[in-house]
This record gives sequence, structure tokens and C-alpha cells, in this order.
Amino acid sequence: MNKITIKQSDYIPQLSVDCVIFGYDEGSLKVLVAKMIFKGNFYALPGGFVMQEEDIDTAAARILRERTGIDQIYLQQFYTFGNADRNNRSFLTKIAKLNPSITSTSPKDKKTFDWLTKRFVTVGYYALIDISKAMPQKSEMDQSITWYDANALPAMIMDHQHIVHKALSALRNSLDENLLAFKLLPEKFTMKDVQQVYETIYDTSFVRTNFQKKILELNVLERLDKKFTGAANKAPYYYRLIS
Amino acid sequence: MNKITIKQSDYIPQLSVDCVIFGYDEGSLKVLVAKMIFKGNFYALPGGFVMQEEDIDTAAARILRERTGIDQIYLQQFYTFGNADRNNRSFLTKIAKLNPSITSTSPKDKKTFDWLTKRFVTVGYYALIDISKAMPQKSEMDQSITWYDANALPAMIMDHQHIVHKALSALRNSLDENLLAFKLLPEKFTMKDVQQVYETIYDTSFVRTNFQKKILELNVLERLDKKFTGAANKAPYYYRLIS
DNA sequence: TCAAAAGTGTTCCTTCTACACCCATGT
DNA sequence: ACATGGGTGTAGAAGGAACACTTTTGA
Repeated sequence: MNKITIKQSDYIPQLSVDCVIFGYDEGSLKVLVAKMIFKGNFYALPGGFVMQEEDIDTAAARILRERTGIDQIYLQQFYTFGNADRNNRSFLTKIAKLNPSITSTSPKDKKTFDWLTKRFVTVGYYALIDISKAMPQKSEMDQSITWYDANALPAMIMDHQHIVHKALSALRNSLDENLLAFKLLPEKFTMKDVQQVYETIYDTSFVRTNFQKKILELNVLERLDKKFTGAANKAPYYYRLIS
Repeated sequence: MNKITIKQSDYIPQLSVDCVIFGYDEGSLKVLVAKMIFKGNFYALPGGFVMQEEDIDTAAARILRERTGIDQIYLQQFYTFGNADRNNRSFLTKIAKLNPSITSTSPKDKKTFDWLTKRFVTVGYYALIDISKAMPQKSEMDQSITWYDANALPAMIMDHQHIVHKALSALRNSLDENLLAFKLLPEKFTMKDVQQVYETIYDTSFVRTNFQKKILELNVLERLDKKFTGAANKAPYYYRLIS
């Protein structure tokens, strides 16, 4: 089992980045959550530290690339969490108790533990990705990394639950700007897909015909061929964002 | 002339807070900007560092209290600036050259200089205050602290200009939430005052009669006595926010 | 009585909402 | 043919913009 080691001098102390990675699949909004390798069922948002020579935006993009395998992800900083009591101490102490194998008294490990248990300020980013393009990848501290329904997240460490809520409300506030909903969809999609994304994010329902009109009046969609599913009803058109 | 000294261990390293303090006066939007004591015309937003045991929100509130004398200010975090090249080095080097009296080679000063010239991540807050209640107060590093028209700011250090722009756009985005415009006004105000605040912030004009209707339909104002100015025209009513 | 600014009401137009209607698809 | 779901058109309601009209104030 891996030990936790951080080359302290390479990173900005007491600063981290956490990412709320949203995806959309089959009528529900998903968030990517990692389960850590340590015994005790610790769940956490993908996150990391910021290197001394690295923009915080770049750090977030790096973390995303590492965890999803995708470059060029839509990424938006939404809030910075910096309460004085925001630290890893209780969580790392629990880990140390449950996982004696990684606990040692070597000066180096002590130093790492001290570095990690300080109070941390974290910059929150949310990402919107086409879930079909993502290949979730574990970091060396993860046992697994999985999509969870945004309404049924596992209990996570620290204030990660709160971070997700804040991300979701930021997403709602700017869904119409920059055509954010489409970033959750694959290149070709039906109008129903778009409507479901909206309905899921806002947790409400829209009148089908009016919704269609509203979206088409944005004049950003190109109508493609029809989608034949084999079902006994009119085939919907595929649409695509025009660049 | 004061030297710059920082008790390093008390603060989170490489993290700062900067405040864009908005006020409204006589038809224009103002921002509080400090001129630093050093020779060379250095202007800066009120800012400071975050103590180890202090929430970042609390740090921002403390800085505001110190600079405006007001407690209970409306304060909103809006963005965190963290590019890798964001540091005080060029600015402090200039100061050191222009102000040889504060430059020394003592180990302590060297340490402070090193601490200050590292790359810094800063959390931006904007504040909205009733300008008539504020008593701008210099910090020990300020020569003066003054209200500047938001459209005519002096050249400021680092990326402070950019921070103000971002604050203004965040303010625009949420002006209607939480009745923000009224936080810039004194307790009693006329409808024209409200309109001018809106027009100034959005840099546009509204039709008087429709604007009045829109605001009154919010049902958050109580009509008070009239304001007699001595002018040869109908006296406008004073209004007040109902709690 | 007049000019200036505040307050009210009305008309017109655009946008939103609900829903009726038609179209395509496979059984 | 018909059940199912997709696409279009339209009438009515609601909301916003433009502007005419009235009221108040001091000279």
C-alpha cells in the first residue's frame, strides 16, 4: 500500500484545488467521485495541489486530464473555500488509525503529515464533460473512481458535499451562458436529450413544444439526419452545435 | 518611513485577500483605492493576508473594518486570481530602488522580502457600502486612501485593475439578487437615486417611468415623507427598504 | 402662470404558455 | 389502422417599452 508523500517545496502550501466533474447519462446528472485506497471507505472529489510554477487554472486542468483522460475540458472556477477549520486532520488521523501499515515515525513521514494536516484553502472548479468520452482513471491514492448520481453521492471527506452543492448552484446560474448544457452532450444529440439535461440540472420539467422552440431560436443548432431507434414512432432529428 | 514587516508564521503563505470596495456618490460609482507611502506613486486595492486561525471571509471583513471603519458590510467573494506569474517582485523591487531608506541587508528584512516576493494567490471580494457612512482610514503602509471614480482609476500595482473589472462584472451579474443596489444607498433615498445607481452600474439608461414601476413592484420599499430641495418642481418621495 | 421634475395611466408590441393539430414510425 | 412520440402553428395571457397626461413645487 502506498504511503502519502508530497514534495513539499514544489507546491504552494495550504492551497488545493478540487474539481466537481459533471457528466450526463441516461436522464441523470453524474459527478465523478474517487474512493481512496485506505481502509475505511473514504470518498473524495478529484483534487490536488498547485505547483509553484503553475497557474491555478492549469493545475485544475492537469488534475482533470489525469482523472478523465480528456484534454480541453470546459472548466470553470466557481468558489474558494477557506474556513479556518478546513483541514484534513480528523480524516488523516482516522486513516492512520485504520491503516497502521502506512503510519511510521520517520521524520520524513512526520513532515508530510504536518504539511497535509495544516488548514487548507481550496479553489473549487466545475467541469462539464461528455461522459462517453471520459475514461475515469485512478490516481495512486484511489481504489476506484466512479460516476455517482448527483442526488445520491456517497458521504465524502471534509466539506466536499458542500463543494458539490455550491458547484451545482453555480452551474445553474450560468447554464444559459456559453451554451453549457451542450458541453454535457455528445456531438450528436436529440432535442429530448437537451431537454433532459436542462430538466435534470434545474430539477424541474418544461413543456416539450415550448422548450424545443426556445432552444431552436438560439440559432446555434444544425439539424442532421434522423435517429432511427426501431421504436414505433416518429424518429427524432439529431442536432449538432454549429461552431 | 516604515519598513515592511510581516510575522510570517501567523499568516498563510502565498495567499492574500483583495477588496474592491464600491460606493456611490453623486451619480458615479466609486472604488476605494490606497496610495502607498513609498515614493513612486504606487496605488493598490485594500488588501491583506489571512491569519492561520482566520476564515478568509473574516479576513476580508477585518480588512474592510480597518479601512472603512464600518462593521457589518455587505461582502461577496467573487473570484480567485492565481496565475503563476502573479507576484510582487517587480513592484517591490521598484520600491526598493526608489526608497533606499527602507532597504536593508539584515537577515530579517531579507526574509520578509523573500516572503513577500513569492508568487501569491489572491481571493477577491467586493463590498458595497453607503459611502456617507465610511471613514476611509489609511493603513500603516498608505499615504492616503481615496474614492476614485470606477471609470477613472489610477494605474494600480499588479493585476488590481483586472480585479476591479472582474468585480464589476460580478456585481452586474447579481445586482438584482439580494437587492444589492440599495446597499450602496443611505437609509432614505429617492427613486432617482436608485435609478442612477442602476444606470451607473450597468452604464446605460432606463426610461424613468418604467423604471419606477419595476422597482415599486418589487414590494420592498416603504414610501416616506417628501424631499424638499427648494427646487421649483414637484418634490420626490423618500423611500426606505422595508426590513 | 410657467418651467421643471415627479408620479400615474394607457396603448402597443413582444414574449411566454398552453394546447390543438399534424407527421412519421414500426407493429 | 393505430399507438407512440416528434414537430409546427396559434390563441390568450403576461410582461415590457413608449409615451401622453396629471400633479407638485418655487419663482
